[in-house]
Amino acid sequence: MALSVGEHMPDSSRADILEAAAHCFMERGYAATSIDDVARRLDATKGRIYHHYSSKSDLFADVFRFGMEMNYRAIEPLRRSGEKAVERWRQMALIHVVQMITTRQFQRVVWEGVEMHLRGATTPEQRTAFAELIERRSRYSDIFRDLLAEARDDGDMRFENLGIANQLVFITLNSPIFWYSPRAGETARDIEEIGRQVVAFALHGLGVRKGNP
Amino acid sequence: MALSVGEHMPDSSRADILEAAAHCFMERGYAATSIDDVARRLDATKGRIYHHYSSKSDLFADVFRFGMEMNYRAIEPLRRSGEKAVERWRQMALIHVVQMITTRQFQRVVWEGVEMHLRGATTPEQRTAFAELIERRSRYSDIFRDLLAEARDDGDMRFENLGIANQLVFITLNSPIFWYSPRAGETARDIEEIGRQVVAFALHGLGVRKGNP
DNA sequence: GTCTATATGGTGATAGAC
DNA sequence: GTCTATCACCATATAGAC
Repeated sequence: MALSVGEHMPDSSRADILEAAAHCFMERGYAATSIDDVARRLDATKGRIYHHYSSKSDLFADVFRFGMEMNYRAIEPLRRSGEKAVERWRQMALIHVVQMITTRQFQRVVWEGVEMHLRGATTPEQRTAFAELIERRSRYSDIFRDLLAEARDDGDMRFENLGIANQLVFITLNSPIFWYSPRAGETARDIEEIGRQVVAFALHGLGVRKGNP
Repeated sequence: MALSVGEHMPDSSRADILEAAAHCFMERGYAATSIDDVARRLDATKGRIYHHYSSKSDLFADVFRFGMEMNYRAIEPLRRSGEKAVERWRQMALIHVVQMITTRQFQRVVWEGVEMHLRGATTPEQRTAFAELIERRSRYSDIFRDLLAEARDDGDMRFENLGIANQLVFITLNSPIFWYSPRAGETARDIEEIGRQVVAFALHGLGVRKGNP
């Protein structure tokens, strides 16, 4: 998928690098991906990459950031839709799942970035550099968690521990980055249909009867 | 957790290496873990490891295998319990979740091994060496999937696509390897309580009303 | 069975031409 | 802005002492 260049987007010369890096990181993971791998995918040499990024870690962080910002932008219009919490959650969850599928390369990197942080598999410098990203990611997750709490207060959801419930549904919503694989001729409608099933499962898990209005 | 040595277990000298390797692979991932890291954790040098394993990849595969065999052994007693499919699934799922928590190091490696395979992040030699493990892992997942199908036929579960449903619940059941972190003084009862909540979420997702008999 | 070298190759990062 | 060297380092794997 090509990145369109617009507001809040990286300049076009960086966009190609981001796209190639995301793809490589998705395929091999951070540690196993070399800068030469990314350069090869660009039909270039690493001189090009090091002109724009000071280190492999810096490049990874920028892919991480870009992937996460796409998610924020995607759900933003829905945040104040005036509907009840359970319904806002449903709409945002669907958008989120579709994002996971359509921007898979980037979302894998977001996942790996969070994982590296949680496991402490980061150098002290990375820990500092990632701190802001992790914080922002955490606030993204909070948006969903707060809606769960509100929906439970409304009597529209039933679950025991809020933290565990949010972990479970968040993993569920993210899971297509692991098991989804694109098929030839697949349409946006097909992807939305997958998203609907994922969200339906999560909603039922949260004790919501009618998951598919 | 120390490995007890018994039937079908690796000899004790390998058991220490397996344990150390699992821990390192869990913390840093396969690519970022060096043989020296594992040796350091053993208060030894890599000579000791290379005496027992011919390569890093070979060591990883053995951790993978051991982790998976623990899972098979754990659910084995429940497979022919005579109960209805939905109930057998519930019991096996609970054991599985508890396994994910109590043998986290190994289960992370199983996960990463599967992931590496799916993403094609393997050398041709690894692909051959992993093939048998991946196949066995796949059959393990099939045990759960077949029970889902049976339970749906019994009218005890409701979901749309069997493949998607199984992916979603399997990810749910595995998810503690990512978000669980041990607390001081935590008992087996506490862990089972977490497992119960995870299984309850999954059962609700599968359209089962009364998830906690 | 485990240790201490050491050979060998790859990777992150830099310098300087163009 | 991108390329072609090139350096310094680290990691896998081996050889041979003990």
